[in-house]
Amino acid sequence: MLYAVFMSSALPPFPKPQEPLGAPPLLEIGATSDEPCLRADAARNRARLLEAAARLIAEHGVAGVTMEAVAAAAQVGKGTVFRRFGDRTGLLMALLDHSARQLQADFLGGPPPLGPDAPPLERLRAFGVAVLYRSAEQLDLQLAAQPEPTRRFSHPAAGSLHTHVSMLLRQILPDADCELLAHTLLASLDPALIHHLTRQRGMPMERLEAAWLGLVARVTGTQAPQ
Amino acid sequence: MLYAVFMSSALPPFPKPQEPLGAPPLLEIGATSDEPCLRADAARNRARLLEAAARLIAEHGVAGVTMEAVAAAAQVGKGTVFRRFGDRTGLLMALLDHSARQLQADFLGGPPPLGPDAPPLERLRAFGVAVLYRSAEQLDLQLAAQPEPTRRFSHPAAGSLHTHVSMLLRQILPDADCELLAHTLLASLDPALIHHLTRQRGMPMERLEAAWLGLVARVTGTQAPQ
DNA sequence: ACCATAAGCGGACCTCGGTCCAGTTTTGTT
DNA sequence: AACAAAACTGGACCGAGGTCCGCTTATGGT
Repeated sequence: MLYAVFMSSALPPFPKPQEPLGAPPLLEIGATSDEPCLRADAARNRARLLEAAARLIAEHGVAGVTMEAVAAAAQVGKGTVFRRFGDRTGLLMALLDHSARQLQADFLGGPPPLGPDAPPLERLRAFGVAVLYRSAEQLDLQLAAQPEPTRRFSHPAAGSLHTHVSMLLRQILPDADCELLAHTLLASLDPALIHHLTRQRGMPMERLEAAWLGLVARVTGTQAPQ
Repeated sequence: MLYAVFMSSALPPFPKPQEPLGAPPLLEIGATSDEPCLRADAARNRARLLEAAARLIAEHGVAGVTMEAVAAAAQVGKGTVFRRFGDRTGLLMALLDHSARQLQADFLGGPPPLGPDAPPLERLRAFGVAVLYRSAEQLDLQLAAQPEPTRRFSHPAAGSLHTHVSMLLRQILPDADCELLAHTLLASLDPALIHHLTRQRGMPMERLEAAWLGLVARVTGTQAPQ
């Protein structure tokens, strides 16, 4: 099946007249309208590129997603791919955008225990579990979409998760350094770590889940559920 | 000044007859002898390569460390660099090897509070602070030496840190999932995170240090010092 | 309809990491 | 001293990401 073939997080026009890496999109969830309103042909090409990339993944795995190959499959010049997505990880991230928005919608406005109608502690627990399983599903893509270390935390999607955890923590632990604590918690949900633990060390997801609940309990000074 | 210009963590001969990524070196600290005992010319070239790489870093920053450039500066063929170090991150890691061994020696056999003569909780606190500042010093190199996500946790040096934290935790919390808890703690010392927090968000190191102590306190259910 | 202009396009080109293998050097054995 | 096997070397070669810039095309005002 295809991934996210619609618009989102548009790149600045090539002569990069914009801020280096601001956080334009992904904050209002219902934003079905493309931010800077791409030209018709550009939007069409964007969709074709994402579709082509998804097809390539399905056929040859993430490793088969070569910028050249994607361009060719979408019958588009290589330059166009880079103009639209910036670089390879940008393209891969765009592929993940759909599920990222879904998750965000769930924890910003969805039903409990993820959404705002549950108590913070419960939301935090549910959040971790959700992220865990979502990452596990798309592990290969998540791994490949990971940018170089200097940008790991700069991406809007990462920022969104951090903001959310940070906020939940602040409600539970008003006196802690929640911003940094949030980084710590999120780090234990890192796709790279999940990959290492499950695929290289053979741990079952249940253990990771239990560890998350245990971690939340320790950090918040509460009892682990059950 | 130069980094580690002596031998360590030798690579398997090119037709890779060995295990994919075992943990041969870095476990006995005093191992001044090269593991598989390189041929004389190979050892000499290895030293020249490390020296050349260090010089390039000093002159042009980590970005200037191109495999070709290193080879040229050491007056050696490019193939030789790859044979010796496997890939770019292998070379960069080798550059960090000296300080890695130093740190390991400190917490395995050095004086308190890092060494085995201090109580575990104190060792854990000191460990984090030491890693924090060591990473901060060599941030650029640490960042550049970070391998792709699928190998971040496979490297022996990372394994060594994890084993140590794991062990300390087991002494403090015999009933917890210390292995995973150790990953969580280590993740908050990740060079990439330090980079983000200090250079992109402008946080002072003192705050990171305090956050580490606070985190250890929460996780172990103890009182933060002072 | 027409036009000016900004936006988009494409593919030649560059760099760099990584591979390969024919030829050379070291080492230890007889 | 001679020799054979093993280890090492170097640079040609390849593929992929990323850049550049002259040309094309959509768009909105008149």
